[in-house]
Amino acid sequence: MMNKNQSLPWDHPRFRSWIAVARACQLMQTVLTRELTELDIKPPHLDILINLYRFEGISQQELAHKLLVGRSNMSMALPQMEKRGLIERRGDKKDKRVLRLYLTREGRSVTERAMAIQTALIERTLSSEPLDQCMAMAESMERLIVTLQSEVREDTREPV
Amino acid sequence: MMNKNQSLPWDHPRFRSWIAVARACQLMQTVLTRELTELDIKPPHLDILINLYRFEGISQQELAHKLLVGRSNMSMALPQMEKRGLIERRGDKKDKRVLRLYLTREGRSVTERAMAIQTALIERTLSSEPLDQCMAMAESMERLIVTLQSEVREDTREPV
DNA sequence: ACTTTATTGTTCAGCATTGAACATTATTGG
DNA sequence: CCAATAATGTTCAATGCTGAACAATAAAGT
Repeated sequence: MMNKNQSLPWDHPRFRSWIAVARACQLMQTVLTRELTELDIKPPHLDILINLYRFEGISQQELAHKLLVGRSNMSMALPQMEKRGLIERRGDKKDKRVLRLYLTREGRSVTERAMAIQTALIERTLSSEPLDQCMAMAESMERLIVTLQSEVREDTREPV
Repeated sequence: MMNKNQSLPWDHPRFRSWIAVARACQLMQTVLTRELTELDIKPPHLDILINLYRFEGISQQELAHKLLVGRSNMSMALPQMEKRGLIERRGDKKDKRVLRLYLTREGRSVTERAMAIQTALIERTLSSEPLDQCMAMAESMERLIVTLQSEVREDTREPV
């Protein structure tokens, strides 16, 4: 049995840091969920909308990859959003397998309001952290993302 | 309609930082899930086990609160873990409503191995970040957690 | 040309999580 | 002491996500 006075995870600074990061994410998600209820969308939908806003005409596969979710997830979520009139799916002209995704006018409007809510929430709750600290954190996280993505690819051998 | 060349969320440093944090969390979760398969547990179970390891005799309610999940979640998950022989639930002697939670010998062993896996993963992927940067990040996140928790409480008026 | 392999999206069963309604037990206020 | 209120845990229907199996289409190998 592990010696309790030695090598407990929460004595490791990086472990403690990461636990804090994870909890903060969870809470942020909770609060964001509440603030988005007035637009009747949830964080996963917002993630989709933001990516369609940035990358118009993206395919379902590419979108799933950006969101780090499975293709089946998109196959379930996107038809709902299409029925709500937020997005549109049109078949690619050259490749009949792929569906390309576009925001409707309504979807664009909802996206902009939702992004405003999310931005306000983040600015509000992170405003007490100095900007350079935020930037340093962003850089750390981006390096971490690269590291982790290479690990994920190792196992799954999926294309990026 | 929002002016595209002004106030796009991803031009805000804090927004970009936070998006990176969220993506990193998601990826870390994915990788951790894979590395825990050899112990046949998933991250939510590990969260539970770690808290029982630290806070022996905690009640279901208190555990749910620490994990930021609903009580019903615990009511579903804990009986499974009890059947697997990882934990034990005993009624409190003074208050017949509450169930207090304990690790079994097996559960303690699994927890220690799982914590070793998680710690190794975090140390490995964060090792390139300087320690003081990690500490600074932890402090930022802990402040953020406090801020967000107060927002959550405002709405729900749940006890802490 | 045509067979094989790969890619894209869909469907489905399984699991996790949630919130609301509920039963049981404690506490509070008269 | 008794009624009203609160707290704890359970159940259930609804939702979201996953991985595997599948159909349609495209690309590669022969």
